[in-house]
Amino acid sequence: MVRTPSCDKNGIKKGTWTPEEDKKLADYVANHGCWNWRQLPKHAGLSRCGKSCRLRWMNYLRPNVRRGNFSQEEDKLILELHQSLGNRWSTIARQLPGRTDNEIKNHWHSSLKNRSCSTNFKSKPLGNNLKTFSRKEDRSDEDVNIDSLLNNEVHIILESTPILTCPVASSSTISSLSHSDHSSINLKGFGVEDDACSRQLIGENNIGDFWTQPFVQDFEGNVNLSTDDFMEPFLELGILYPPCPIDDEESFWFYGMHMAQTSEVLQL
DNA sequence: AACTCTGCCAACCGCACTCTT
DNA sequence: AAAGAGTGCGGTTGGCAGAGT
Repeated sequence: MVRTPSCDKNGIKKGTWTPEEDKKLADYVANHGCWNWRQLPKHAGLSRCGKSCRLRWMNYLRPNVRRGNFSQEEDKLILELHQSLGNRWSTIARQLPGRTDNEIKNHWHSSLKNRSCSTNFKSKPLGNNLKTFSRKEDRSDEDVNIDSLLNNEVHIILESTPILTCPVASSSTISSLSHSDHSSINLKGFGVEDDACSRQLIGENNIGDFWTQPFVQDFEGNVNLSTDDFMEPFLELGILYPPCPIDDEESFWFYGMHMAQTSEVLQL
């Protein structure tokens, strides 16, 4: 399962990540963000290549990465998406919150592939708006087609599945970070996919079901609206992005992330 | 108990794409 | 427009763990 640590001729370490390395990486990203993967290991005091650091972060250390068994719902979704999209693991992974492309790919090869071939599983026809993608195709075009797929054929029910709280398996490095570490996280450099970082910032106790919890469970104890309560009047008007009720910059950022997530859930 | 086989999964590798200069 | 750097993605590998013999 793990590779024996080794170094190449340049002294770059390969193989299994140790808990110490995990902590260094997690601490560094928490404090400085991932502004440049190639430079990061040098500044973080790691004898790893940037690529390795990125992979480790994305697949393992990143907050909100779900680990453990795939649910039947997830299996079904993967099978359906794979039948439509092929081996586009990163695209498939975007439809399974908390799952990484690597994990889905491994799961496919280890168990779903056989099931796909040997069972009578068959997805419904997907309509004419779907096409076989190639890597070169325009992303926005792709997104439109995936939206069509999800809206028309696949009923994502993953919102109901529990979101594990930052289950860093081997070293609990993230969860061991102090509150001050969290509060000093520099968000610069995090992409949309790293919105999980924001969840962690909001507070460990609230993360578990952040997506299904009331919106803004109190940044400062002032706002406590449920998603339904808050969104309903806007949804009636067809507005998915109502104005932010809080006007400080940080809250606005969280708000943006939450709205993006909320609208995603609502549209599925 | 010892050995072999197999499944699983973390991590590596190389290519393609995007962005910057 | 071209070149180089940085990043993303998918295929593949290495090796541990557990099951089977």
